[in-house]
Amino acid sequence: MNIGIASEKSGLPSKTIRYYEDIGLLRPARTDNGYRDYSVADIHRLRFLQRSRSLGFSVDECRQLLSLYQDKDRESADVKSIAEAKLREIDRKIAELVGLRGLLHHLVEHCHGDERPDCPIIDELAGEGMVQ
Amino acid sequence: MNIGIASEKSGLPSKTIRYYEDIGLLRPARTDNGYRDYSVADIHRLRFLQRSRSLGFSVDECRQLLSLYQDKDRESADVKSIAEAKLREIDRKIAELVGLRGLLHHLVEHCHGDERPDCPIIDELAGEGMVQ
DNA sequence: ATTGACCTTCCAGCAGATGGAAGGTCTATT
DNA sequence: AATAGACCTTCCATCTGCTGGAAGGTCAAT
Repeated sequence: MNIGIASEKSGLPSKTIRYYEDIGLLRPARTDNGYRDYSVADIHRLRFLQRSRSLGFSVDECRQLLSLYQDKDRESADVKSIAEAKLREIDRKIAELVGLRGLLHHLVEHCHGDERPDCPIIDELAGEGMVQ
Repeated sequence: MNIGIASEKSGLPSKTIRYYEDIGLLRPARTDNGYRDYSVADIHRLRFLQRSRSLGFSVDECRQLLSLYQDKDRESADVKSIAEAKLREIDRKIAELVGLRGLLHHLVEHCHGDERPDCPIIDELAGEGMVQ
């Protein structure tokens, strides 16, 4: 599968896919003419990368997540503990997004105009815990 | 409130806070000695920025979100439509995180070792829709 | 065999920070 | 009053994560 198709299927620009290869995230096969040749498994990895990058994980975190995804020896304790840390991080991100959603929704639906600076619901949501 | 305290309360490094000022996201007061002086409202903005950046929104998107948060004229149709677009984007991000969470959870809890390449649940989750 | 849409590598530049140097300020202790 | 240490300031260099463009090879169709 050529890089253009891989790009379409993964949602990542070709440039970015090549870059990910440069930094060692992915190692596609090559055809005789030198073109990169992506397998279906490669596409899964690319989609996986696309998703985790767009959700605010750094490239290095994505490398970890990807290795969890690919690791044959997922039994080992340290791999599990990395995975569990990532799960907690994902849970935190989900909670933050839900909070942000609530804030924005509230802004659109219920608050308008000058009441904003004093609106207790917004204060709470913006704070997400206590600011002093 | 000095920048060090603002950094603690917002979860953003001082360097980043100054950078956000450079690019015009924030305009704190200054005390007589030239030190930046952050109000409680500034801290809310910084936390807001910290959250939205960490969730994969670009600085420009954060600028939009922040202006929604601050906009006194939230009644206007175009502001509402921006906000609604952002809401849809947040919903999409939540769905992706939930999917990613399910994938990772499944990997840790149920899959181990060689079955991975053929596990249909993982295939489905990694695909999130169809890969041809 | 030429056109156009692909692909390749390489190198430059932008976005979003991040680190360090050089120096001023504040508070406390000597 | 002076010295120390922890703050703060600006400025400039560097890093990450792409992104664009040039220069050139490949492929399928006309």
